[in-house]
Amino acid sequence: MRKKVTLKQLAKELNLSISTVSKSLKNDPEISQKTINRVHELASFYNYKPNALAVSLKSSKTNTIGVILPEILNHFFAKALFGIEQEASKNGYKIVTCITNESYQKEIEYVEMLNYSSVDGFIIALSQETQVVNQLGHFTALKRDKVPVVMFDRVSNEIDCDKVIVDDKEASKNAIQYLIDTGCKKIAVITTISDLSVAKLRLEGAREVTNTNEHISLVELEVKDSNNIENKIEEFLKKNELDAVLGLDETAAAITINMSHKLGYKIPEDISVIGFTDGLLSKHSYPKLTTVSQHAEELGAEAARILVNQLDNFDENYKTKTEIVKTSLILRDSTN
Amino acid sequence: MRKKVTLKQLAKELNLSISTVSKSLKNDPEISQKTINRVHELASFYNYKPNALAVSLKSSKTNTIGVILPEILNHFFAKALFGIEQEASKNGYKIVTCITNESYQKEIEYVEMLNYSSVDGFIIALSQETQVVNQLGHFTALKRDKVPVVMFDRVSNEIDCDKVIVDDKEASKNAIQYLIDTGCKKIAVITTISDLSVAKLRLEGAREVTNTNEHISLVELEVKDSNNIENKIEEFLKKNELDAVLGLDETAAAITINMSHKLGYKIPEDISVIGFTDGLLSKHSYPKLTTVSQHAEELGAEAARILVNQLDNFDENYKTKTEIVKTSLILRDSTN
DNA sequence: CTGTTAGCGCTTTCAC
DNA sequence: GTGAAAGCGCTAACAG
Repeated sequence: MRKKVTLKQLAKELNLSISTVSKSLKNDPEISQKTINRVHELASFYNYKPNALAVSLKSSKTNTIGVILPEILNHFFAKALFGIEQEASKNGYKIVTCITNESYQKEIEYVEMLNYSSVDGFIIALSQETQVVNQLGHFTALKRDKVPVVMFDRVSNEIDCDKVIVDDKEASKNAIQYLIDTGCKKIAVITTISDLSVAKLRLEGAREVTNTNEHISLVELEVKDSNNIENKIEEFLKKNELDAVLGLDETAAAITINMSHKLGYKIPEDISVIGFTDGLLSKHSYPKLTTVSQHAEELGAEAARILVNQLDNFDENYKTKTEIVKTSLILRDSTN
Repeated sequence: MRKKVTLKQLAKELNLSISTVSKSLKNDPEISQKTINRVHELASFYNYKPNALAVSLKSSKTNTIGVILPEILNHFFAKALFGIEQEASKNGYKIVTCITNESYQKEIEYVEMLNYSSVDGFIIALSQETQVVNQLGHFTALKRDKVPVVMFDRVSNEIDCDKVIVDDKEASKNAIQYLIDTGCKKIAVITTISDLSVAKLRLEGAREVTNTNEHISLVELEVKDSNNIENKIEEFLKKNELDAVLGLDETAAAITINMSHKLGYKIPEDISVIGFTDGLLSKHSYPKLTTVSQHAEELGAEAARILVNQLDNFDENYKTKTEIVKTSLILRDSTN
């Protein structure tokens, strides 16, 4: 790898000292205009750019944000990553992305590695395993080093940091209420991610609405064994004569639709389906599905915005906050 | 941000010189075992980790790969990114990801920025705009600096670097042949990405097969205006009495299916549909769609493997190569 | 106006 | 066995 031009070389070629060259490049007023011009000229001739590593070492600022995601094949996180990248790069930050694959151990490793790589801050969505074991010791070092952390979507109350979440409970309530309003009486919730905090909130929301209404009954299905989700859901649909299903995650919703088709139920005439998902499913399914949008992109962008703001305006006595991004029910016109 | 422990501090606390501590941590045989033990003990007490910036500055190696993607909301690239990240992290590399949003200008900026951030190498899929304007000057600096580059999927023949691609032409030929074999006579190809190299190859493949067979007719539709793709495709389907459609990209395939439903055509009884897409569509569509898998994950992983190999075994006289990952036609059982 | 010096944290050569 | 010193490329306080 050929070496890039350095201040040293420019200085030598111009018969100036390194510091004069450095100052000239910053248009320091104490340098003569003539020198400044000479320096700029040669610098742009060689297409000089300061070595980012050296600058970072000196300034302890890398302009890099560490992003730790549980998955990336899940469209929700892909969208969130997009939002993060857009907002970060707009503000002069680059992002280094690590994917834990829902593993607690990998999460620990990545947090440590990125911390020792001197990222300026973190944006994290906890892995499923981390949420299950509920061990959060790997964040204490960040706390101690005063490295800003913003958690989004998969957050923990036990960590004192900024958080960006959607109001999953409220969203779920709205979805169920919508089903009730359109005449559904026997409603099911189906989930394949019952371990996650978000799923719990969604379930709570559904129960809250149906508990207060004696004409409505709620049936619940939690599928954990990823091998025969399809069978489980098919049986469940056959056994219960449902008016509606709320899929708490994209997989649950997608399979519910496919199985309904298979069983000959027409959507939405025979059974209504609403899903927590972020666009793709509803965009490609037929008939188009009513969804609860998670606003993933906005969630990511907001997390980045908060982090960048902290990074650029460091405040010793900063008080953390939790930002709630509103969800919305997106109704699809099947005839579209 | 609190400072992390440095060699200097360890040295002071142990009454040793910095260099002795440094060597001890590396278990240098010229240091006494006793000292080595003392050093290790204190180091692990403080959870010392060498400052990655300083090490990189010294060694001109960052263990970081720059990844430049045109999109991330496209599932193909999300999968590729996943493959890249897996393979990179397995080999001790982290990745910094930039998304060009198909913009030529952004691509230039990101290539330069990452180069001056001293990434060890690049993995790139060209932006659509770059492929259209066909300007590749931003890669000459990398060439000159001898920074290894691996291109994947969206590549250019004018750049001498390693490339990982799928054999799009061959894949297209196979898909068309499959349609012919199953009895289709009037076949259409529909694309919304006709500017891309991959689309051109796919179109070529389709033409090659149909040109040599006089009983088969090929109809082509290129949609560029992203506003009314749906209408265009609907009209096209109505106007032509097709036996089959090959969607050259996910959007084309998805809309073809939806419009077929809308027009009352049954799939595959009335019309067969095959799509170039990577999983999601076929997974969630009903009936399940026959697809040409791009093996995105494998493509990304292979690109990373090649790059890491180059990085770890630097060879002045390395000769670049083009790796072709085989595509495959994935038939779906609609009754599944 | 320009240059010298010290230092960011580490590695490595060379003295002692 | 251990330590001093130079240097990676840059910035900034301080001299001149």
